[in-house]
Amino acid sequence: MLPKEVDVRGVTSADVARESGVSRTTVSYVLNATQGVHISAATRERVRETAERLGYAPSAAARTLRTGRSDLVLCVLPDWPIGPVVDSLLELLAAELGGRGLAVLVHHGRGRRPLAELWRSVTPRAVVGFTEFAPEDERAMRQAGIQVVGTELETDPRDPGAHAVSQVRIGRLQVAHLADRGHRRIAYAAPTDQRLADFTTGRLQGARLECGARGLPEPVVREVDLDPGAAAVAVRGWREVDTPVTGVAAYNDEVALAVLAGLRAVGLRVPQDVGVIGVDDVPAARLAVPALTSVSQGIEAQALYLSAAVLAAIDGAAEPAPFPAVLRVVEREST
Amino acid sequence: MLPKEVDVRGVTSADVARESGVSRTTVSYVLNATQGVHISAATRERVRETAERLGYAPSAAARTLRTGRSDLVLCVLPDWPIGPVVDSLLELLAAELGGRGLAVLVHHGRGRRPLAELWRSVTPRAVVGFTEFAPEDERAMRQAGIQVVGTELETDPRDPGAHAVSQVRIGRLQVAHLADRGHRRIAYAAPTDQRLADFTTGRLQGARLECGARGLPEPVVREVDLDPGAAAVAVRGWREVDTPVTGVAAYNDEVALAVLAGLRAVGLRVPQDVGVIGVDDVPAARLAVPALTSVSQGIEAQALYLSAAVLAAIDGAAEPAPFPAVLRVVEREST
DNA sequence: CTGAAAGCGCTTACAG
DNA sequence: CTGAAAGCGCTTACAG
Repeated sequence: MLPKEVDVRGVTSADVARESGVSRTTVSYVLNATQGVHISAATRERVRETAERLGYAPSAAARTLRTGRSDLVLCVLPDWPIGPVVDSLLELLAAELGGRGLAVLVHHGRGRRPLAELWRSVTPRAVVGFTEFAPEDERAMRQAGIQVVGTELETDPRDPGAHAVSQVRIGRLQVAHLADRGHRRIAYAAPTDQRLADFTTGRLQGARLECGARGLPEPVVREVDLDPGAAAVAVRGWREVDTPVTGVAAYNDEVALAVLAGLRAVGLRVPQDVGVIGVDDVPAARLAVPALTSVSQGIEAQALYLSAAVLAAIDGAAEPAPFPAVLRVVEREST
Repeated sequence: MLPKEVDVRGVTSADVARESGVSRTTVSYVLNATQGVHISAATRERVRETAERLGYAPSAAARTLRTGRSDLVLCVLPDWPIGPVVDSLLELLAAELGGRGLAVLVHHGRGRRPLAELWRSVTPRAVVGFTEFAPEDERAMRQAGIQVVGTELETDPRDPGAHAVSQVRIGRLQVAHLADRGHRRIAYAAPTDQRLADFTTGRLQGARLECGARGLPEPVVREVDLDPGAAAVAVRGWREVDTPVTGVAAYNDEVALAVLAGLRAVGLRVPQDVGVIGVDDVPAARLAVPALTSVSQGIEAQALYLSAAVLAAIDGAAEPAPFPAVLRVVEREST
């Protein structure tokens, strides 16, 4: 009946029970600190000691099969390139939830396989979606008792700025900063990487909103490849018009670096001729020529908020209140 | 006997069996395409169709419990900051293994919890270690039937250059490039981030080896913070000596960017006064002032090699032969 | 306060 | 060619 292959399974709760002279029931009660059951301190101690000595670790598979729930939190990422911001977010999230006994599993590259297959085969306790799920996927997961949590990284066009971190607010903040420095004709430097479309949409919308709120003309949008030559073309497009652009809001610091390279190639001075602001405040921003002004995303607060949301969902508690704004303009020499 | 909580479990193989008028055995045989068992084409078709129609997805927990094996591949990362290189590696690995029905689970931030607890509770099919495991951990995993695969990212001081990608070779390549351009006094710019110590050790050793092989003095090592001021201090240290440094091998492109900023602050020209070479060939390298020469890691080949190694380990096949060298110097203006 | 027993969903040796 | 049955390791309602 047993599989033929040699697979040495580990120590089981039966081993612990036998060794400490109690039943598996008692072992389970003690090790899970089950409420409403009183076990004598001596037994409790003996079981704990035995489990420790034997190096007992419960089988997640058996526990999951039995309870219908695991201690896995599945983070579903689209095929975004993971920059330092998302990386930090995941690392902090894993640390926070790890402290509560939850293991974070990151699934990278959504869309390749059907989502249903993924969560059905992992049986996670909660699923964290970094972009919106299809309504039928979300319904199916909830029906299966899986908590579904959004990262609030997605765009909400109807309610910009409502989330702790909204892409829309990032775009607004960039334009506000440029406008405060007197720029009236503003450009938006979008990334060419289509995988970033979700972010771009929100940030660009924010830039548009802020321009509108301040009575400025619509931002002039151009995709800027991460290459000095390509960036120079974009820069010329922005400048060789009746009212030349003087302020550029870039999708992120990488794109902003490309814009700086393009401006240099064209012979324009920063910030005298054109001001540039990025997003993310990566280390390279501080090292750029000139040092790049950027929007810092305060990712620690986001990670905290997200883990609180996951824990609340699991405990059946109400969603935590969004944290106060964490976005911040780090001003350097480029604006 | 059932858990009280409402948890709607999904469709089981019993449902499929009942619905298609066969036993669970047959369902299992058909859906797993079990070898050595012949099922009539009609039955086979009927079972498949029913499973599809019902949206059946097998319970990973039950299968794992039964077979003692899962379809999970656990990647254990130390608490490295994930740069674009490791990110690409993981993404490509997940894509490759996903095609074989294996799900890649990334555990970020090793060392926080005991490793044994992690793999015992996940029951992975294979564990990919991005740094060497403690011998007792590795032995325990192997004994439990888990395949253990190394990423070859680690340093092997006894056999530098043996791996498809060795950190040692990266360092050698950097120094070789600088020496080929006439630099005799070479510096190594190490990162301040201690989480990168594993890589730094190997790369620095490679730099030392190559200096030795070419009869050059030992490289002068300094940690360089990602800040223009801090970098300027390092640069002065390299220059204000009897035989000033003229070539700098930087740990990676970020550090190289800092070195460039430091050189600029001190008023030295690149590459006329000092040549600089980085590692990773990130987009920012091409955008730097001057454009940065860098070592490209050819990460696709590494990912391919790694996934082949994982599959070979699982299939009990021999480890694949290491791929030919994938490191490549991308020469730009900084050398 | 503690134990015997059921059952989560699957795979597979064995019997027909 | 197909099915009945055992058992992976756990949790928990129930009986003592």
